[in-house]
Amino acid sequence: MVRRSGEATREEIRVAAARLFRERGFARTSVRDIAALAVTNPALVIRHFGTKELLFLDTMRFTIDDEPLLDVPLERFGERFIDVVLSQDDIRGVYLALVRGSNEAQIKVRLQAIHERTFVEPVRARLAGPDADVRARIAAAVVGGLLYALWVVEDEALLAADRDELIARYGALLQQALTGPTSPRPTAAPPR
Amino acid sequence: MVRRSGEATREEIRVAAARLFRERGFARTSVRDIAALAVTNPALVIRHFGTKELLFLDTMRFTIDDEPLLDVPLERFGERFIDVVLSQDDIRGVYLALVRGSNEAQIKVRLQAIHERTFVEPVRARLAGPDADVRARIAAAVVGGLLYALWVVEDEALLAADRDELIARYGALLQQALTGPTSPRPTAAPPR
DNA sequence: GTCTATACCTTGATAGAC
DNA sequence: GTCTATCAAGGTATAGAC
Repeated sequence: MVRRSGEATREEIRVAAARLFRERGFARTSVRDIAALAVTNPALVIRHFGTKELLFLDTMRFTIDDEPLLDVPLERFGERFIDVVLSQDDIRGVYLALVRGSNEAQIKVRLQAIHERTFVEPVRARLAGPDADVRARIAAAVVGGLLYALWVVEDEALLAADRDELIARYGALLQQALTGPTSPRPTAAPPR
Repeated sequence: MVRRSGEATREEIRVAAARLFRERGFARTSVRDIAALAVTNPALVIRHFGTKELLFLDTMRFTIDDEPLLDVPLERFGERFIDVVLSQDDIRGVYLALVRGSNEAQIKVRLQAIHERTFVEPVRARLAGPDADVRARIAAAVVGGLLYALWVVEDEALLAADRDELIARYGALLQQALTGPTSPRPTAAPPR
């Protein structure tokens, strides 16, 4: 077998791990599988990354391209945000692996960090007022709900739904969380 | 050690398994742990239930008490539904274990079934019109988002938030999904 | 400094004695 | 119906070859 530099081997392990973790998740991916795909052996995987969990954390990252969020007016932020989240293909595998792996303490911490940075912060940055933080967190929960329904549960009817209609409907809901009233009856006169 | 009847042993294994799976999840609970807690041995656990996964499926069930949903007027259904879901303590452990275990094919099927029966169906039963199904599924996603944020991610600010305020805010949002308009600007005149 | 061979321990599952 | 012994797979560690 060809001798590679340490860095090259490390990288091949990383690539193999990233692929398998995304496709099969943490639990169903063995260190031996990763080693085989990287054409090396399990011991080396551990030697380079310490533990399977650390390797997982090293490879399961993503950042959304939030540029499309900056130029949109606040009234259309909801729809745009849903559009952005659903458009970035690489999110799905990582998100799924993180959610399903969140039994492990460190993976849960990573999920929290990504939730905060990807879903809470971009929203809160656009809001003001005393309830900006709560609104942003509720909005993040709503966004998480869509990913949960589509990717974790795999609600077949939602997956089959027209993409634009889904974005419009769910975007409107998210918009409500951002800029809508708090009371349940927005069009009625406030009580008393 | 005292000899028990087969049925009694089965039941003790079930109780031990239910507790450990709820507390630690599927991956972090070993058949040996379950056997130890049930004061028996691993072989018997497998003999009685086939595999660890089948034992998991046997014990991880829940049904919500949907009686409080039946007498509430549709305009208040959103808030009431959130209230009910957050009030039933036994949901949390099972829901979490199912989500995190959904890497396993059969566990995912169970999660889908529970999602459908617990979150989609009660909502759809109260709606009419051509978009009743989509609305119900989107509403279920919204509800799932709250459980996800609270229990999977454990958003600390949301967990610390005033329970009634959270129910009011999130309930209003859910209500929007049920009976609100589809367009993003509910208070404005419809375009053209 | 890189890598291979090997072995250790835990875990899910099975076989066979009682 | 119950238990002991055992296996195979998987995560991890280490010794030593190159």
